[in-house]
Amino acid sequence: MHPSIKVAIIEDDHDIRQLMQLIVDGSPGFFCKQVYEGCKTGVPALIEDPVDVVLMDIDMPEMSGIDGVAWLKEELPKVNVIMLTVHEDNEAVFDSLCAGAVGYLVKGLPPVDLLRAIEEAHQGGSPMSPAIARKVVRSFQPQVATDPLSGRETEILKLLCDGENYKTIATSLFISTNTVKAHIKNIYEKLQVHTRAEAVGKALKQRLVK
Amino acid sequence: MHPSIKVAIIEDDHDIRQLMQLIVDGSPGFFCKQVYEGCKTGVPALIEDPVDVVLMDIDMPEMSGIDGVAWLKEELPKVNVIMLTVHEDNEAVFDSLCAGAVGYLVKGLPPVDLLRAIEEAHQGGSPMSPAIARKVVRSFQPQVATDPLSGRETEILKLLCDGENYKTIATSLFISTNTVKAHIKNIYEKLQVHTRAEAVGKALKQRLVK
DNA sequence: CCCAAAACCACCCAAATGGGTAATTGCCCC
DNA sequence: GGGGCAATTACCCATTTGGGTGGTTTTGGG
Repeated sequence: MHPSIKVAIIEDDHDIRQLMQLIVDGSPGFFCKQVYEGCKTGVPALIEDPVDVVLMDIDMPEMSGIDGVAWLKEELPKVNVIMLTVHEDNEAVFDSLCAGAVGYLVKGLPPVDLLRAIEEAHQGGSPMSPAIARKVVRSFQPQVATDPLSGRETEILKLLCDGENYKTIATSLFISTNTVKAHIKNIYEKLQVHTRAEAVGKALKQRLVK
Repeated sequence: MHPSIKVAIIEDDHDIRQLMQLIVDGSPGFFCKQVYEGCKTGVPALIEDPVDVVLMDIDMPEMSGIDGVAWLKEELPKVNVIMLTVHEDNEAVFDSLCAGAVGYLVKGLPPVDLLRAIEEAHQGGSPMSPAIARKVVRSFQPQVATDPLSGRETEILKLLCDGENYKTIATSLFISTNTVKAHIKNIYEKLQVHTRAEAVGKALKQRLVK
């Protein structure tokens, strides 16, 4: 069998901390190696003595869990961090993932599910509460523009995102640069922007193109 | 109790199709309403007579599952489509999610897990095989640039992504436009680009900025 | 204490861009 | 059969941008 999964907990609430430790330590195959009440002490300690999976609370005084992950991952890129939260705040989810978390769970999960999540994270998965996963997946889907772009316009917008200019777009689409200009002008109108960079930024952020 | 979840299957392989139907139909709470061997017939039929969850094979002759989801979601934005695949191809995952799929599973899943995935999709979750979920989550994390940007440079790059120009960047950072120019020149050097649009494109695609 | 990197500033000039205006063609829908 | 829209092309002109070259000051480590 595999050796026990080494787990660490960073959580400011005393009761929750103790409860989670009990769950983890009371289960075969899991071993709660370290427990901290904040990132200030926890992160340096984990850097010294790494574990497999870290359960990190999001809302903590002093330093947020998001900053904590960023710090920790900078030193230990391979550690698997699962974020824990009470409210599924949109911003926090994406900020956490960007900072390097591999999972995101809402608190109050049944012990079995928590353990399964830890195991999944350890084996290269990304445990997420259903609603969180849906948010993440939905973020891939294109936002419908209020004033939708025509086929040609989308095509040109994609080329703009690759940094192409009037001339190269014109030759690759077999049209004149003047036509390209006209299309781009229409794109600006529809996207409500005035420069290439802004158009590209909006296009990629709103996933109008991939 | 809730009414049964209405499921449809689109899968070209006869055996797999029948097996999945058996699994779904043989389980209380699930009802395999429709079964098709391709998108050409399946999608129009589903548009006429919607279901809750669609299990869609990726690799199919005539029309791929990816094009199938795109088509289906155009008419029925609310339907939950789970993609099924044998190989966890990187491209296909993101293309599917962009096309509107809410879940992504590798084939050969134990029946219990398949059913749980269907239920999860129906209740607003996004069932994904562990490795797939990890891919998705990792896509949020910034790629380390070979030649990392300095703090000021990242700051300016972010403003470039918002479409700001020399002047507005200069005033908002309380520096001269010449300095902004100098920074941007360095950014271009490090990112190996020559224009704003290309820089913004690269920055957002590689998630150097959020 | 010194060095390298980051941050700051300036000037020149050619090329690219954005905005305005105007026109033709082909297609779909009413 | 005409009105609307996408796609196409053209021209003018002010502004912005990108590339080149040079320099100072501040700052963090070794």
